[in-house]
Amino acid sequence: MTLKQLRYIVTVADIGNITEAAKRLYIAQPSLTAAIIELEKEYGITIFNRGKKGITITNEGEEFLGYARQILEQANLIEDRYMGQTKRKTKFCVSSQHYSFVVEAFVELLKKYGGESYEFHMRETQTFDIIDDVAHLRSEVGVLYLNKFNETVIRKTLKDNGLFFTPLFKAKPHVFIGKGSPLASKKKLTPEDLKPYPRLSYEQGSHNSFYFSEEILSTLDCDKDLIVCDRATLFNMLVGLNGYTICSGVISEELNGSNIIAKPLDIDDYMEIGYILPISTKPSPMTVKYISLLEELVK
Amino acid sequence: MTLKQLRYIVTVADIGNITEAAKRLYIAQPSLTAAIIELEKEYGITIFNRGKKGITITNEGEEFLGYARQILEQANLIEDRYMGQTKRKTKFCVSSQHYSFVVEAFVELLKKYGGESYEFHMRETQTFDIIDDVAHLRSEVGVLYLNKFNETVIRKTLKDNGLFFTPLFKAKPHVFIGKGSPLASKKKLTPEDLKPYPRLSYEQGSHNSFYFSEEILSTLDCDKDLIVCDRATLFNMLVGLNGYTICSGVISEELNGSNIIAKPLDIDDYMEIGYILPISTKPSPMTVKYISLLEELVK
DNA sequence: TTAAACCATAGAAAATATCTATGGATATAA
DNA sequence: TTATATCCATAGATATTTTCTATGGTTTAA
Repeated sequence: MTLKQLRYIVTVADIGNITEAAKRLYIAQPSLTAAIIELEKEYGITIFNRGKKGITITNEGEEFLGYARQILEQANLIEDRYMGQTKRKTKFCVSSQHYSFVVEAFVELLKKYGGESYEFHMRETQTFDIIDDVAHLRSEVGVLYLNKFNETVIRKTLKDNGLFFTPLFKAKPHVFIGKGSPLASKKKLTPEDLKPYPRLSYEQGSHNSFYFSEEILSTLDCDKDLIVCDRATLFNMLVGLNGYTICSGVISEELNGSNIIAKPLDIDDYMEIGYILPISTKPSPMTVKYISLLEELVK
Repeated sequence: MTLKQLRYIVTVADIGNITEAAKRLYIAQPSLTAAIIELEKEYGITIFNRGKKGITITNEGEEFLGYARQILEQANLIEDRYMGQTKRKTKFCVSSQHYSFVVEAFVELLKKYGGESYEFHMRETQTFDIIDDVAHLRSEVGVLYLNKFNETVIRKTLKDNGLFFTPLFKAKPHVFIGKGSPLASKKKLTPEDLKPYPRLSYEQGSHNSFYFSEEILSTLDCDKDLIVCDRATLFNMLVGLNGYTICSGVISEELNGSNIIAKPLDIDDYMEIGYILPISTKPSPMTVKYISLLEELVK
């Protein structure tokens, strides 16, 4: 195992294609192929499945890449310390459910500490992918919620993946609706009130368990179900179709505009929103800064 | 920078001699010399001073070695994970002031988790070296005390070295004396009582500031001063010369024998004993186990 | 069916690591 | 003082590793 090999496989994993990665690394494709095969042979594992349309990462490979990223991060500290101002980009990634305060903190972080050269990722994605991203160090930190329904399952998943959850705040469930919705005049909403309207929720891909849902009460029956991936799309539908979605009620007028309003939902449940980190890695300085921005914002 | 180079310099630093390290690494001495020079050139630093009697580590070198050890530790995780039962030895090091409970915990750790192949170091050493060892990752954890006299200085030193202190317990100062000492009959002892007897303290090498003393009240005047390095030696002198030493009063009959007794010292001071860890590194699993053993023992 | 994309293999060339031999400097012992 | 041993650096030869170019097989897309 050499640092070079580790850099190679991480680049290949990021790009998803050996030929392209070789170009990025300024070496010939067969050299890269050979280096990867050598590494795989050394540890008797298969890191990549070679498909005919690029590569895919095996499960073993994901695990190995986790180790690799960690080593490289340490090695980069030396470069940073001794190489003066190299143009190695600051890299920082967050995976999160769709919360505007997470994006807000991300924007703040970028403004304050982005500097001249960076590569920041804001991954608003599916619950399982959040866990997966953080577990494999593709993201430094993840944000998701627990409630009494999903808590056991999520906590077990986190534990299995070597992660831990730190609560940020507890929220009573709210309903997001468009300003012009017939429900907008009510002070509180009950599940009954919502019955006639389309329910919006976020796509959860293949991990389609109710436990991974971004919305509480996902088990409740509902006639009109709309599944989306994008927060803006969701908001458009809230407004255009008089739809609703159930969430934490944390809403920023700045980011969401004034067309969306939150109403308390009259039900005995809670959402505990917090962040997840790997147990075995110290959070980077950037991560620490991001978390303190999150904490500030939710106050 | 390659992992090989890092392994090389760490070995050289440990052994203190390029020729000998080359043997240990199964390479020729000029190869090792060249590898080191190459690395030094790459980052424009001098890691080792070549004396005519082996090498010494420069200040730059110490810092660099800190990074190197950290990277290698991460890299070893891969070996551990994928190489099955290699015979890489479990390595674990503690640096501490002279407390028997620290040794006890160390022994327990070894019994429980030592396994078949290990390299454990128990470094009972001078206060400054404890800080230095942990700061440069030569030791995983250090144990020392704070009191109101040394607290400011020690805390600043810790901070400068990227370390943090976690308290284990607070102890009232005690005097250790031999069972046969004329003072043995008293219930409590005052500084006046001690005046006629030889005071024993631990050598602190070149960092001879009072602040780094292992004993509180080190600034008090005393006619008969005995300075030693070894706990057994110290105990021998307590018994043989009717000497005394001031410490935390935590004493294990099992380890120290019944010839030594502790008497409370009548004075308004305290000792807060705790452990130090680097801020920027996650403690290893072995370190976590050791700390929980310490915590159990001091209960 | 053709072209393009992608990864693997083979053999040559280049770069790197290691070796043996040797020298200079200094401590150690006779 | 002188001989000897220790220790690190240098030089040139050799071995190993990495990378390159060229090419082939397979699949997807047009």
